[in-house]
Amino acid sequence: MSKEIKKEKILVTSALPYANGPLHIGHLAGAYLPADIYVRYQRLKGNDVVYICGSDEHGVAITIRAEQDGVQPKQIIDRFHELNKRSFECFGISFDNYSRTSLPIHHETGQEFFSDFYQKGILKKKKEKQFYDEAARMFLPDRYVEGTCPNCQFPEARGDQCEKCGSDFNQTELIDPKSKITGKTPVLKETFHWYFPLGDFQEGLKKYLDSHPEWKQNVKNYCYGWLKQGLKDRAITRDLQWGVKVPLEEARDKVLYVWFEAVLGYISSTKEWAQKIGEPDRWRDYWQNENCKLVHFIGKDNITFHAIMFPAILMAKKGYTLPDSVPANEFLNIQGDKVSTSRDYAVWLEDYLENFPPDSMRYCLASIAPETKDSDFSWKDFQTRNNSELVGILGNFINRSLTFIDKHFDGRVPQQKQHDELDYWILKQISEAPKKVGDQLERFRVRQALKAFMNVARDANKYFNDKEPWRTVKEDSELCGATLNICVQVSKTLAILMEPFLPFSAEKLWALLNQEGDIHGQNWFAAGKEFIPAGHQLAKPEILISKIEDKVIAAEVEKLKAKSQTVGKGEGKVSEEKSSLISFAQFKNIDLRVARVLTAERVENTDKLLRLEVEIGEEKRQIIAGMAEFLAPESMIGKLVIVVANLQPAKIRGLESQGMLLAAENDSGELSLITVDKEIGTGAKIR
RNA sequence: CGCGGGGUGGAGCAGUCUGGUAGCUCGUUGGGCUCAUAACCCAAAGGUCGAAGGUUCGAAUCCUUCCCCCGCUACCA
Repeated sequence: MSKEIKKEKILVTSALPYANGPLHIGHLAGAYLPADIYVRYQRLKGNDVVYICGSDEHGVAITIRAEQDGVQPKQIIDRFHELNKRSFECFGISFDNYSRTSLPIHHETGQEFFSDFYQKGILKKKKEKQFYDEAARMFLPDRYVEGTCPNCQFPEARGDQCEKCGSDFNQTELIDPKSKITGKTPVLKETFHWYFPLGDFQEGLKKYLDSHPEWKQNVKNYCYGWLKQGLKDRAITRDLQWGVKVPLEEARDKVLYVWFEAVLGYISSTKEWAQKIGEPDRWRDYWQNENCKLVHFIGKDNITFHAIMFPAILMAKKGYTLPDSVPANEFLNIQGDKVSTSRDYAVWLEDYLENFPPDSMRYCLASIAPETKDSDFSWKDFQTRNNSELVGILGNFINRSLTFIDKHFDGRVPQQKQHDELDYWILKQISEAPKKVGDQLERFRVRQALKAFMNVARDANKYFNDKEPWRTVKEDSELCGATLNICVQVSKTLAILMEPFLPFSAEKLWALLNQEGDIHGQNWFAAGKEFIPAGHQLAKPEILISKIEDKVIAAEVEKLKAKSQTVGKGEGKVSEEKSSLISFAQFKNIDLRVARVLTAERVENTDKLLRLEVEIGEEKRQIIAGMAEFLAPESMIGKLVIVVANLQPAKIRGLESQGMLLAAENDSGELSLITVDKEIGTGAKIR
């Protein structure tokens, strides 16, 4: 029944999330949501698209986490694989297969690539000395050795480079090396590894990159930067137990390095998918087919692996499709600060889902997707986007249309009649919309696409307003009916166009329109063109998307604030111990002064904040302090207190705080002001 | 130092590749409407597009120089 348009074959992947922790909205915004939107759009277009992902379950970080938790690595990966898989499902990320790299099929694939390279003589075997932690009985990756920089004597240099002076060196050059795992001094032990000669592919990669001028600027910049420096041999094996075993007798205790093996997970996940659908060779249709478009959605930290190393691996293997595009996104910050998993400063998917619907976050993240630069998520912005855009513009149009028909036309789609100018205008808008939105999506511009989509809803509201059906219903019910008929057609168009962005709301709207079949299986290009006939019975109207209350948002903001303040507390065991001692120099950096409180008052609409004016010697300053719960402002006036005088000023509730007042706090949060035991004069130094 | 990113009305951002009336959301002000989730529509105020030069009939956009901010440290995409 459908005119067979030429189907495109597309294989889409999203970066394999590392199964040593939960997922946060930054992951979603970068690699998963844009990919899912793209994939859903391609499906509606009728293209043959397969969307592949899975858990990355190897690597040292997982074994270390397992040790910390006192469990087996398997328990860690099982836990996070299940958790993350479920989070993705709840957010509507529509993978065709979500695999895991611990499966036999993946180990086989990894070994196959290694063996192939080994037999072709591509790999170079190199002997080297590496640090070995005898207590942990393992070789130490660069990141897990620390010592004094041979160049600048900085005491906390990492195994491969010093962050203080920026110099690169070999981990064996470190002075007084220590294992970050046990804290013990490691010994040097000889070992050997196989290296993949990236340099041999320099020319091929250059040509490959040159053939993709359409790639995003940030991706090209990174890659050409790498090529300019010259590609070096890179080890593809490691001395570890956890991972894909190197398939050679002489390498019993070695595994494939994750960077090499994890990207192959895309291939093994596709193989698994093919098996599941009962056509075990189907994966070749995508991976070994020149006419298949391979698209990798990733975060910017992953660019070199996907745009340099993976293509090189595929070139070496021969017979595989090279990535056609690598849309890499930048990072998402949270309320102005970088995401920090160690500090638990993030919005975790599982937490979010307890309080809010997935589509609200999908909408928000799609509209602030970090496509060209890092972007910032804030709860306030999330609320505004949900309430004034999603609800106010989109939801409201649907609602006002459907309730109007319910009230005045018994929920049946009214008759159409001769169109007037406004009718033609809005019909033109909806018929052009699929192409407008689609053109942006083809170029991976999710924010633009979303905007184009929302413009339809904006136009729809304008149409409704200008046609004034609430007036014509009394004067000319035929005309009124014609207006609402068009509103229904607009709603249907919106349902299809919103599916990639807001799949859950699309489903709901499809049901409200009482349409047959699955919204996810509709035809993109029918949107705005195939209409619901007059007389069709609609379902009872319901609110499509709900508003989000201030209270809920305030609670989330508080949660984050608490976390950003507990730097070093909680999880960061390792770093905490080390940072518990400060040097005298560090102490001297803090300028503590005696000050007199001149005025003190509560800051309006806050529970804890006091606004104080203090005198420090000649100077007067405003300080905002969070002590109102335990200290009455009037009791403080005239007192001598201790302030940190050289603290960076900060805005708190719009008021600048030029310092910090010291107070003692016990476990229950009770406060007591610190003061001096005699009149010593304000501005006096504390030392 | 080097590499990368950024500097656009009160806030947050788009537009820069492919020069041609500076746009969006929020906020502010005024008006309209009352079907709708106090939602919707219209209008106004508000910008030397970091600075200076250059190319051009024409530059936010291309070129040069300079200034400022951020990242390149963290088991974070």
